[in-house]
Amino acid sequence: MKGGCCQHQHLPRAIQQPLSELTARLKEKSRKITGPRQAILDVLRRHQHPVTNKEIHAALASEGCDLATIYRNMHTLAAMGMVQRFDFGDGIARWELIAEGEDSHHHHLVCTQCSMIVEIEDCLPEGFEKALAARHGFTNVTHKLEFFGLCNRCSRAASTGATMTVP
Amino acid sequence: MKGGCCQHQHLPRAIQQPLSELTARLKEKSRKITGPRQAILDVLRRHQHPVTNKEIHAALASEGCDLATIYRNMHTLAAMGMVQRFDFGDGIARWELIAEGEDSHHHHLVCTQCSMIVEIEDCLPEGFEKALAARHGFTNVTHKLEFFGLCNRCSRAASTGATMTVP
DNA sequence: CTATTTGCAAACGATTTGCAAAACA
DNA sequence: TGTTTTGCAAATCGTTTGCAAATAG
Repeated sequence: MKGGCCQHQHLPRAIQQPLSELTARLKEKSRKITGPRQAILDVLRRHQHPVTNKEIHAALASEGCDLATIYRNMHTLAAMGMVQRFDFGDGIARWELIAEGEDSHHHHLVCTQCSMIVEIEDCLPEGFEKALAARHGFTNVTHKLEFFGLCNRCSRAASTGATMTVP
Repeated sequence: MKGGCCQHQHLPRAIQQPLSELTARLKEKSRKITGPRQAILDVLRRHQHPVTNKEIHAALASEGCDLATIYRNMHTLAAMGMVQRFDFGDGIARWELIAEGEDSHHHHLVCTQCSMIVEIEDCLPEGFEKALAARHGFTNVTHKLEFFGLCNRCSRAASTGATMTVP
């Protein structure tokens, strides 16, 4: 269980890389530094939680670009290893910037009521995947792990029956 | 790590409940026993791995019913706690029958090449969720966990460069 | 100048929904 | 018979794609 020791609440995994460093990574892979590309990276840079393509699109006010351009760029960035995709089971892709070199592996705790997201450092015990791989003859085993529950505010609201929407 | 001790390869978590027992559960909740409903349950009963709506639809040969009917019934059955939904990150819902009363909690190991699926009994360490919930002030915490990798056959094919599709 | 990238519009695939007819209880 | 469920068709929603014009290097 990596990093499971400390008590960091809502650890702001804010990847505060300067935009210049991000565009430099594009150059390295001989990818063009375009307006939409920079704008997208800038939006990601300012979000410490996974964002959807639509959210990125909405966040691009003046620098606005086509939704298709965002979809295409997220693919490109993912292939370059600059962003990571997360799935919360609602069929909508969510993205987070990956810090250069850093071990970006982590998970989330999502409130099923208000969609509040907490970044989680804890993970499976050391060697878990290797043992699983060995036991079933698999190689290159990875995993997707996300937690769901009711956040403090929402569970309180639910118990007091405050703003319940129950029929 | 529950059940992580034994060496059951491909444990056939075949939920061999008689169809009559399944329809009985429908009755209990005062839901009508219709043709499509029985056919769907029968298909699920014979599959020990999660199946998609389309697969269920295809498996319904003569008893065939509309795809919309399957979607609606899966919702109903999920609400009744008779089936569980799994997401492998490809935006397609997959379903498995839940045995009456039994602790049906489990995960999967999916081959990213040939889509072969292995049911996994192993899970997070005891108390993991509770600790996480407590640490972040959440309640009712659950999780989604799926593993991905290359199965024996596919990883061997990959290393020998047999039927590679790499450009 | 040339390969890459973008905008636009149309295509796609999974899923949902409105509605009248059909079927269970 | 009255309510639930179904089939059919159309609508939605996230995502992908073809193509010609715009653009970075």
